[in-house]
Amino acid sequence: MTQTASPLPERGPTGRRTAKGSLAAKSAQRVERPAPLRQVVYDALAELIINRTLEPGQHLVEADLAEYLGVSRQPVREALQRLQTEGWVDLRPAQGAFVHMPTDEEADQLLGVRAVLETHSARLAAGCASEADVARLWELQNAGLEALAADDSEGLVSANADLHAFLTELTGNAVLAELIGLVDRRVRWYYTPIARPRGHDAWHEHAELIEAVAAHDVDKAEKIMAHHTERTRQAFHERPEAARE
Amino acid sequence: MTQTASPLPERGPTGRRTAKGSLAAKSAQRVERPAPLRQVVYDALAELIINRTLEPGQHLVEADLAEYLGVSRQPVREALQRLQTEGWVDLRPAQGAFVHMPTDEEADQLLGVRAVLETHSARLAAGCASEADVARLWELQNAGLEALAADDSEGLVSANADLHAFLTELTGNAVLAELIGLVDRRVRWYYTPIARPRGHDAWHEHAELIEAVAAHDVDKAEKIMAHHTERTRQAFHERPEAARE
DNA sequence: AGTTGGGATTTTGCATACCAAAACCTGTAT
DNA sequence: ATACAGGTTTTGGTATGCAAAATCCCAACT
Repeated sequence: MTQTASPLPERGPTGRRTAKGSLAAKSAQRVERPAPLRQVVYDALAELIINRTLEPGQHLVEADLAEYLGVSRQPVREALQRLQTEGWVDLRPAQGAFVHMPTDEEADQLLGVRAVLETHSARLAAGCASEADVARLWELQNAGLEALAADDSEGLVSANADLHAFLTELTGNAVLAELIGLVDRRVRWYYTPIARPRGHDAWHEHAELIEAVAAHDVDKAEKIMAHHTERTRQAFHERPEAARE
Repeated sequence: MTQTASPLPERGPTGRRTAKGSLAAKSAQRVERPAPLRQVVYDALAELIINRTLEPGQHLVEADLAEYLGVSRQPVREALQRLQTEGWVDLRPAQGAFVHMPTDEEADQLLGVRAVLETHSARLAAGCASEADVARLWELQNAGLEALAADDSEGLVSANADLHAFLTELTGNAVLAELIGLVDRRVRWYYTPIARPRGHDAWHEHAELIEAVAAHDVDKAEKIMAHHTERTRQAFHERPEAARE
């Protein structure tokens, strides 16, 4: 494992490596790119898993997925790799991919981590939110209330996700935002089936939170979010008899 | 994107899917498995990146890596995919993989997230550490002190990692442990070049932390870890003129 | 009945070959 | 210098082949 001296093949004089070429670091990709196929496959599979078309525990056969999606095995494999690192499927060596089976214990652990990250996120956001940001938060809050009034379960979940996501962006901490995004998506997968019971309370807590953010009261924002996520966790444990399926 | 009815190809009568087959859920893999090649490649590349054989910004050509490692392009591609999701390389569409270039801002964000996660980890660990666990912590602590006395920089870093890793295992929260593992590894990558200055202080703080854990004083453990990680963060900002390279 | 054992069949994991499109490099003409 | 044109490299994806491993099925045996 300990590699010896021999460096990478230095290739001919027309080599293209320019390790220290100073590139315009800030300008990212502006032009529209036609989305790599593996990304499309990843999105498709994630969607199929989240909406339970692919059931937990199901064996995902590469060839079948490839045929179903009309692509070759390679992009499917790459998508499965990524789905594994993000916890959606389990890749058992020499056996292939299986849709991850959420356990109660794991759900609780995810909710615990989520609580910590979101709580910190709320504190940071409260510390640096502009007036425009607060206005946007109220917009998202209203969208959620409308979904609540219309009993639009799916809209409620996505409105909730949007609000939390925007809050994490406010922190200006991209690493934190990415991590929360990962954890939240999985929490939603576990939690969606029982999201209905909690609703009024949750959105009332959101309102309090936004007020604290608007007032730049970091301690209060942190405390409210801690309560908010902790109650969500309790709601998960006190859920009705929907333990199975 | 909204898929229609047509399910996965149901395949012939010899199909193998048994979604609800009751399997002995608890027994995991016991036998030794010969490590998938993509995993070996992943480890090799991660090591090459961490020890700076592959410099930040360097263009990683699949064919070169494949030749260098003596494998085909396929496992290399899969390894690169995973390296991307974990932040070691950037995969620019149609251009390939480049070793990620750490920025000061990103390092700070990582240290911030790490502080939050480790702090929570310390609290949980203090709440549920057995006497045997505490004894093991002291072992690891002593290993670190020896490395410190011997001025063994590499040993110091790995001893530090071992101690923190064991603490996260104690929490019993696998999700938290995994996340901390990810973040810590990257922090170490950024931080290693300047790890020396801080040393005595850090290991003194470790001792205090272990005492708090042994006494099951969760608040104290949390507080100490918060200080510990925050000081590490400051040490990063107040680092000497090693800002470049 | 219940278990054991031996193929037959699938599926993965990896290698190889091939190709279009995109990006890059370079040299030349402006 | 700038812009253009052409050649080269590299990616991203397809197709194919194949050994090893895992699974399944069915028949023989306690």
